[in-house]
Amino acid sequence: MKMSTRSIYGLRALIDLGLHAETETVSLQSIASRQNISINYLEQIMPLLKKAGLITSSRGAQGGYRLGRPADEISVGDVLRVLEGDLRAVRCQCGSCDSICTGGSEQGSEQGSCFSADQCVARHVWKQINDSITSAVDTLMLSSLLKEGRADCGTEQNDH
Amino acid sequence: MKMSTRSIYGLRALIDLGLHAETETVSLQSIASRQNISINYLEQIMPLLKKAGLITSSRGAQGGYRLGRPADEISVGDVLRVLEGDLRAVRCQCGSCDSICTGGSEQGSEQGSCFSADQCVARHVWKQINDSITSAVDTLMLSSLLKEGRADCGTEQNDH
DNA sequence: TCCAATTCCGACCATTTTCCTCGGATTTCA
DNA sequence: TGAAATCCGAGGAAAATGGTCGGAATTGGA
Repeated sequence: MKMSTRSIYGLRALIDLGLHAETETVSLQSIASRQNISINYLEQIMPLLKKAGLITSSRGAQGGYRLGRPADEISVGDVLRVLEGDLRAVRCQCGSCDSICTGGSEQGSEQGSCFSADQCVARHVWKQINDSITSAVDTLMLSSLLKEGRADCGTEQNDH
Repeated sequence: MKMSTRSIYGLRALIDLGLHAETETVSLQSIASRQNISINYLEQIMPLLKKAGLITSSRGAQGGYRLGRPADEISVGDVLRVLEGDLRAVRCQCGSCDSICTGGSEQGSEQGSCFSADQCVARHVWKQINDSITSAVDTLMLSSLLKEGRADCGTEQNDH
């Protein structure tokens, strides 16, 4: 029940891009040093964000990354779903089998173990937890984080 | 960002206790078979719940477990905090160091890496996620799960 | 008094996931 | 052409996960 550092780094990188890549592309190098993240590791994270369309890249000298679309069209949920995978803390709503259930009215059709009274009770719990996480991350936009960032910490700007 | 099976099993065991241990104690054996959980593994989970006071036990023949206090005084959060540890998905609110921050106004006093503008922005995200999880699990009581369980699935009662 | 049922305890272990590192290939601008 | 970048895949150490196992301690009942 812990967020992976991959997600943490990824979101920080995206915030970094939003703050620094308005006019020109930003290199992995500079993100990594500003954010104090291993370049090698970040090099592994960025392609995921790219494949999801959250960032774009240009190769070669003077290359780097930029946001793939406006910051107010990127939710924290978008980012975390790419890096963290499925955001549901408990995958199967019935809490017993590993299959991906829709949480609808049917009770696990393939696993006999899904039929116990106690197990179908637990579903309500997992659904509430999943829903609360989802709504939290989906309503929070990158743009509002950037705004907060500029307001709160505008004083200290290391490099350009 | 996944709930461990330990937590899932533990909550199911507690629900089982609530439903079946009203008059007498319930053995590990019977919980495990009803819930379709490995006895050996459950044997490792129950002591944690006991140490936290959520259940009581009696050893020897005819021994077993019961709830440690009324079901309406046990929240899902109580259970998960015992089995899952700290429920905050991201431990340090500044998202960069591993120390346990309070999320207050001070910025990581020991780690220089906590001072970057971008990092203090990310704190808002983690706090929102953490808070939404916390409020979800802390307002949900075991008693209401039991009530739902008896209403929804009252028809199928395997053994006494 | 002894047996069976039960919790308690600690050691062990296989698999998976996490968090990286490394070397090189490829692209591009100056 | 060469330096600065991204891209790509392999590998690997450490931790977490999800168990198993054997036996000790306790207790009620025959």
